Amino acid sequence: MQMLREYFKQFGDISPEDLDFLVNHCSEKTLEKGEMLIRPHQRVDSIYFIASGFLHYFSHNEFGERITLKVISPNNCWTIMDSFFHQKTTSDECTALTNIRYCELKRCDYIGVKSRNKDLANFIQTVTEYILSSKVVEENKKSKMSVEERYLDLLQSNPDMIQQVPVNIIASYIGTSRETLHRIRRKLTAA
Amino acid sequence: MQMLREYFKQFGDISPEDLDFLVNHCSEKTLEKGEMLIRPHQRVDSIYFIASGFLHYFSHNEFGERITLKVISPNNCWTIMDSFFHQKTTSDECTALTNIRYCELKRCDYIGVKSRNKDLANFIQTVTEYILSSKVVEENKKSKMSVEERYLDLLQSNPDMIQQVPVNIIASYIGTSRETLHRIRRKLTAA
DNA sequence: TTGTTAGTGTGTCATATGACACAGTTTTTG
DNA sequence: CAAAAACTGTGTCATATGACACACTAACAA
Repeated sequence: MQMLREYFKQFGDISPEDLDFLVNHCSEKTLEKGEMLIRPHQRVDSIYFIASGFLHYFSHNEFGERITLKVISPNNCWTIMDSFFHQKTTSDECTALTNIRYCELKRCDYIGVKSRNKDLANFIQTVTEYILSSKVVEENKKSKMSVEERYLDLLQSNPDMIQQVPVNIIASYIGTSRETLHRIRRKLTAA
Repeated sequence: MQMLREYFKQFGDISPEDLDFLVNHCSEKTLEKGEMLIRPHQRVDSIYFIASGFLHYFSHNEFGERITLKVISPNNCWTIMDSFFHQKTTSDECTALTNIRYCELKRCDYIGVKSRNKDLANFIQTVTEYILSSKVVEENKKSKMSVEERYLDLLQSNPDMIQQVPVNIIASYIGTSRETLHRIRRKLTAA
């Protein structure tokens, strides 16, 4: 829970009372490797903060193949926003690639927090703006890089993920096949 | 300006007074084809709403090649968020691919609007959430589609863009080369 | 412990793609 | 109007990639 406090503090000033109010509406939970956090056709009613472990967020294309949409790393907030904000069901899924510790904030509490007072409403707005902006920064960065550069970047910025997540999922995450990623690795160890 | 009103109304209820207040802080402007909206190393101090025309948002990679980050279509709000929210300079650029009509909301007015009253603050929060969620939906949709599917999708959802924007920019927008896009087109006309 | 499943390393091969090159057309500009 | 610049269509070619196949190892459940 301390981790969640630190996470929120990075977004700017917030009074201790407001921070307590916010954090007290989050509940700590765990997930075993292989368990599903979100199953197909459910409505997503919470925001999740990952304290440790890795999640696999994926969907399926026209012909039923798994498409990796994201690998979610620790110290991040995440949810399927379209489902959460607009109370729609999602056809996507999310499972635990490792054992997970996480915090959950339910929608009703999210709304409660926003309407508690002006400061807290502003704070949530700031967090939302921050997440929006980093999403775009991330996307733009990716589009400037080749597959190999993306791998090197990941290796440097998130070595834990490389070690704990299966190669085929890493591969699809950086936008290539298992085999091509293997070629890249071979080339790198050769050098 | 009517267009901007309609745009805002889609996000939910807003009182006529609040909508007036919001829209009155936006100013109408134009841009000639080829003009720059955002030059490298400037700070972006406004949010833009495109009423007509197409913008080219791009950056450069390690070796100076233009990388298309986005083609911005009419009836959308857009800005370089990282620069706007965090008052940083950007190294990216944005130019007019056609003549443009747009509305501008300066940062000080954005802040003014947010702090005018609770309803308006909530409204802006809703718009932000909406934009965030559609950004992710868009990205996920893209990652499920092949280059050819992306082209077909664009052809269907935004035929104006195909007609008014140069092929090489369309190509980089959907993530391929001018030549490959040409092959796709040839194949489609053959069929 | 043993059988089953998930994950990894690696080779072959057909092919889709990017790079280059150049001609023809349209648009811009002086 | 003439020259330059930007854009488009298209062919050739080397190569990076995905698909498939198979052996080997690790993880796991009965």
